[in-house]
Amino acid sequence: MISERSPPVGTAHHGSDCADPVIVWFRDDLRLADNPAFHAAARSGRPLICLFVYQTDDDIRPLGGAARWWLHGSLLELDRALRAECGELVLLSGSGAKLIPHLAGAFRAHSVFWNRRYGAAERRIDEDIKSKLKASGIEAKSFNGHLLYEPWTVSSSSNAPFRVFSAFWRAALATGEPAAPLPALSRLDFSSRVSVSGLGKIKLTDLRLESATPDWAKGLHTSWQRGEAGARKRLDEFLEEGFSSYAAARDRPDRPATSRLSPYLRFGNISVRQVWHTVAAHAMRSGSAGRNLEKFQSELGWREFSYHLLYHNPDMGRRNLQPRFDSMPWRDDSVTLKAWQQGKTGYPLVDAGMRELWATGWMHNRVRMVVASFLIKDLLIDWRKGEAWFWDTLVDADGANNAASWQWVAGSGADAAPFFRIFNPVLQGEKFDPEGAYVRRWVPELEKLPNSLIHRPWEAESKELLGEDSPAANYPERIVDHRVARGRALEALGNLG
DNA sequence: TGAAATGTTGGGGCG
DNA sequence: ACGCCCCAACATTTC
Repeated sequence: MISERSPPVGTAHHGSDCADPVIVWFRDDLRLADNPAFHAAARSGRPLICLFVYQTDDDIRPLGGAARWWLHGSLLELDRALRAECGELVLLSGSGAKLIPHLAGAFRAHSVFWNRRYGAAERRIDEDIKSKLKASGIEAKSFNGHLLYEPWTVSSSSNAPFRVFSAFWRAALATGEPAAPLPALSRLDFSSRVSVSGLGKIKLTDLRLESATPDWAKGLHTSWQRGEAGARKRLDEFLEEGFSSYAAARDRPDRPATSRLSPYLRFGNISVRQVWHTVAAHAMRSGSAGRNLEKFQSELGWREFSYHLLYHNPDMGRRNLQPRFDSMPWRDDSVTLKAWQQGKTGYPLVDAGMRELWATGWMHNRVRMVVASFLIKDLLIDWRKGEAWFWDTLVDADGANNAASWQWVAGSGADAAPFFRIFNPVLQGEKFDPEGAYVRRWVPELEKLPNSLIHRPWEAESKELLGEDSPAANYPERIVDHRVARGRALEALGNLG
């Protein structure tokens, strides 16, 4: 894992235990390659202690079910990778603000290293820990392991944070090419002080991260290989089958053109710098640079932009970036909300997307925009309700991208779609899933409908539904008429002033 | 990183 | 030959 050439040497170096260890506190960076905190610790010459705390600090938003499932696999794989090098991952649960300083003392650590987070609560906690550690004479260092460009390194000429993507991305790129991934480590030295007892160490299964998702764990398992090795594999597959048509086909949910790397990036199973440079090198080799590369890089740019926005708007997940949306007359309608969540709206593309989400913990980007537009504009339901559902069901949900994307669709965000841009789920289906393959995969009761009706089943004659016993007869009626709903949304939005 | 409504143009049928 | 209408195709404006 670390180096295929050098044999594991961890146990051989326990003699160095006279030296105080460096703690590597893993968080959203569950990998060993190109991990700046881990790398610096390994290079420090001191023995390592690798630590993960399942954080239950009050003001940290609890992970959703799908994310907990992903975390479980990522921790399992990280521990395996460390054990292959004769180390291990020390696991605890509780308040990071209390546990980290306590453990650093108990292990008589020389230093604690970690990679930075950008959410408001996380930053506050990390700063608090850093000052506590320093006060007790323990070195505390943080690194950038999550972004190409950290939020404070990109600003406009007037020194203000950006609110428009294209300007942000131009300025970010102008600061220079993203740093290259770190070189592989050749020898690791682990501290034996991890065997100290009475510190509240737990087993992974004690966290019950997977059992929280009994209903959909099976579908998740068949869709994903979690962890660092799975990330490399997914990236290789993308380069093999998706990248060469990326610019043209990335909007097609019926094609394997997208990278599907989002959950790996969310949990740091792979670093964005590794992705950036691996894809760029592949593009150069295959001579297919140009549009595909630029488009893919700009999608990574949207991820950067989301973190930029979150950093400068800490309450972005709860509060409209444009305050005029505060007076939006959202409908409090649990019936249509539930129909949306369950993929029973009567609009095939919307239902296919919501069912893909439930089955796999992931949804194609184009379809995310369509289902979000449908919830916000056709159903006139608060985007926060959609954000919360995605938070619980997406394996890639994070506080930056999820909130920024929902506000983008709602029109309440930065550089957002104008409020009158309302997706027509039928036209979107006919444009981006023209043969209906995506709909047929996730809404099998419509399987037999001809292409001409697959996105508008209500226009089918009874013979095309193949009688009342046919599965298509059980497909739900539309819960709203898009034409009417569109008018309602435009009126509500027009009254915002 | 829309969709719908409205406007314009031009060819063809027809009286 | 001419005006008139229809309508598709495309362009522009509006939501």
